[in-house]
Amino acid sequence: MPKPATKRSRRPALQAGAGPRARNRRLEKSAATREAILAAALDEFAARGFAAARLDDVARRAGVAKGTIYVHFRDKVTLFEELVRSALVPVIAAAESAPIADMPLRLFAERLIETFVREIYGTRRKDVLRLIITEGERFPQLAHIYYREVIARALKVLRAVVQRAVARGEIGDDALLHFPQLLIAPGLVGVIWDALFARFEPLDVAAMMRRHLDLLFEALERRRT
Amino acid sequence: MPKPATKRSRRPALQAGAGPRARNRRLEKSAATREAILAAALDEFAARGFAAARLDDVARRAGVAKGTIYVHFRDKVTLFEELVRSALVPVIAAAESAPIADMPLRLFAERLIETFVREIYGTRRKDVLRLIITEGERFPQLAHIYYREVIARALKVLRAVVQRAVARGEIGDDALLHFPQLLIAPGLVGVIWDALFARFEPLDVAAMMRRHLDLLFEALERRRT
Amino acid sequence: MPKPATKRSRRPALQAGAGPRARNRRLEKSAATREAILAAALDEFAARGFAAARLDDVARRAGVAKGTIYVHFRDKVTLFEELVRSALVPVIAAAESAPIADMPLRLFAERLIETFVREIYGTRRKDVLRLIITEGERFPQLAHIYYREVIARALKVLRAVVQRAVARGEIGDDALLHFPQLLIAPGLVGVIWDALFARFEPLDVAAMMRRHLDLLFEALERRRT
Amino acid sequence: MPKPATKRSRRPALQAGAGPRARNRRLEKSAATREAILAAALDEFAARGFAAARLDDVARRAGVAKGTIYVHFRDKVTLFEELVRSALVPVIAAAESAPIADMPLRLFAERLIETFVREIYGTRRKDVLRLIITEGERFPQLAHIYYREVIARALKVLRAVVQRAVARGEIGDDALLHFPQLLIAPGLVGVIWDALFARFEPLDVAAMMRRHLDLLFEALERRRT
DNA sequence: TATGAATGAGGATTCATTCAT
DNA sequence: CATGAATGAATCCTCATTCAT
Repeated sequence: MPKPATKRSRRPALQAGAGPRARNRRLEKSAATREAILAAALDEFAARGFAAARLDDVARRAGVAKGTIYVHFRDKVTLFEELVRSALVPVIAAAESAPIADMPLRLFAERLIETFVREIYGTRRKDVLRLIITEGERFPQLAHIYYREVIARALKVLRAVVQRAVARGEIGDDALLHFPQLLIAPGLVGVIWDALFARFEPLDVAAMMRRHLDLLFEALERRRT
Repeated sequence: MPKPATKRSRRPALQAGAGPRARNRRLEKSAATREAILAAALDEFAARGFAAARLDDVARRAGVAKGTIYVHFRDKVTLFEELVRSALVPVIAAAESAPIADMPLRLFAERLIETFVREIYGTRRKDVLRLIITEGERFPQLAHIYYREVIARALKVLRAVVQRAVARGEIGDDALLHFPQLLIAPGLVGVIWDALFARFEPLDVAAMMRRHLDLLFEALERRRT
Repeated sequence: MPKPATKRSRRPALQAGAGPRARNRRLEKSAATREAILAAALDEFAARGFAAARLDDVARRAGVAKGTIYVHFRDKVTLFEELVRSALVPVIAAAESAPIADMPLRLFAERLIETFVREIYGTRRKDVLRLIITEGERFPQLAHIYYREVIARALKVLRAVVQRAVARGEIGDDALLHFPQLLIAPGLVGVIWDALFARFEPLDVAAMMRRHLDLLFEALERRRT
Repeated sequence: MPKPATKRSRRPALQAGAGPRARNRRLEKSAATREAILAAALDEFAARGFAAARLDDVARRAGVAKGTIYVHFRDKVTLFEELVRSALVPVIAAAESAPIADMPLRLFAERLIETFVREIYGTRRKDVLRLIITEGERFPQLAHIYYREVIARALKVLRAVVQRAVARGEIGDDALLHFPQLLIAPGLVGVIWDALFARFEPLDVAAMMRRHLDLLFEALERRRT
């Protein structure tokens, strides 16, 4: 029996003659383990921050032994980076596949906010976002990836849409061209508020974002001509 | 836990040796040491985050021995809390002494932003603010204090001013009444941006805040009638 | 707090890799490590006292790394308590299985003293006894356990035997009923003497205990009528 | 003004011209401080043991500053030794001045026990005794002093009295000649019992000692002829 | 792949001791 | 003599990482 390149040998006799079906099941289980670890890691990192999170707790939460983490990830930093990266992939993919919005800016912005609320604010991706905010400074490479893959692209698309909207006379101000961040600012503030002050004073983040959008476009549209 | 840093309670009865002059000098030096430690701690905590900061480095940066930190602060957590608290004191005091702004909302808002840029964004208090954002979740008590002493008060004053402005007919919308956070949202985003993405794409935060204010009031004022 | 030393709770579901044979060997080795640590701890604690003993030395003496101690014991206190407890177990078991002595008091007492000399005074359990004497005050829980599991039981049996001896007319005095401690008092004094003064003046503790027993029963038996 | 040998100079002008009366008062106060420190040290050492006692607590309890301890005692060890030594002095003095007991052994023994109960068991010297028991092993020099100054002398006197009693025919056994420790054994056990088990089961130590003495002499006297 | 005991560098904290005032 | 801030060596304890099974 030729040794496969990956050292998946040294296995008890029980599974020695396992066919492709069995190998497949093994791969699936392995992938599931990886996912379990990532999910557990998100919980722990989000709750304690990168430095204070303990891989021991991650393992316990994932239902695996500590050593198993190292079967799937080189080290703690890699686990963290993979975690953020894996949460980014679908976002990027979605953005990629989204039609390069040939719609009025106002509609585009509304969709953007809706998507933010539904896909990020309302999911565990919110925790990932908060992790980027709180840990990004200590992980320059991560911040870079996040900037390049998400921020920069988003800003680029946004600026294009804004520019076209200006050209079309939809709006009469280029503020969003220079500061597209203004569009999402209330969303970020909402994420932070929830983490720190929600228990003292709740905040309807979605409503705030919508209200903000209303005012913003009131001004932008008024400045036409 | 408020505990004073230096446990100077239950002072022994007789104070032989060392006149009041000398005692004074000692107190001054002690206070200076305390300040040096706080300054060094801000640097280290801001650079590495609470968990990853090493008191050893704080001590070295402050030019004192490791043990000296414990003469002034019970432990790492207390040092961190005192740090934030001491940075808050002047802010609170300033707010306290500020005239309960009997000025047009627009002017008030402009002053607010100016003050934010000058007194926080342009100083080391920016680091404290970032620390609150990044570590606040792990220090609920600190978040509470910050909320109670700064956020809640600021929101209260802001809402009062907004209400009056509405009554006076300065503006025609109560968005800021429900979401006063909208006013400084760009400032917070700016602080975060600087920490994470400034090196990839600089952001003129002050300009962004002003632009945001312009648009905001454009809309608010338009809705008057 | 009883807590098992090895935190083997909530064991992950799948036990792939390593058959039961290997797992067994691992458990054995782990138990051996634990025993080595306990033995080393007894040496160090006995030699220096609890507070002054260094876990570093315990580890070195046990031939393990510092951290290994914490794999088996929560902390220094727990290590100490487990140490005493583990030394107590065989004593309690022995007492448990011993026939509720249906023999003359005199014989019973002689056996008791013999056992004390052979099983405690002549072994490392002597060190444990001394540790209880010297540290018991600082470990109230430990003192309680020791009282409940050893002292109280021993006194109870002793009193029962004495009572029966009085009823049978073997002895004519109930001193041992009120002060059964008198029986082993010389043994305790011997343990202390050895630790403090043996090098200035040796003491034949076994002989002293026997002599004491002789005198005691001389008096007790004389008072029969 | 000639500098005195002891560097008591460097004193504020206030007391510069102080006469002998003032100097006397100063000396008294100094002695009082020393006593206060010793008393506080006894409390702390007795409560926590030598190693775990903190000079900070001693100072606080004595109502002086930490540094003051070092004005009166070279270091922690010295403080401890002085403490035990100072508690020993009156005992030795008393023994010294006591008439070399020309009285019947029985009476002598009764006086001895009475004295033990009154002067040691009933006072803070009990704590000193316990400290010797618990810490003696770690302070060989102290154990030596204690042996030489107290134990050896006491045993010597005791043996002399016993020998004479045998010669006079008061008793018919030389057990106490070889094991004079038997006389005091219940007292030591009582001291230990109180520290460890009194709260679970009180023990009338004085009664136990008396009862023990009764039995002992019952046997010793019976063996006459 | 999975396990978990073992490792040991790293870091927080304590506390006896010093010393300038 | 008295003070108490400052010191830093000493120790406990944590936890990412390794590795034999």
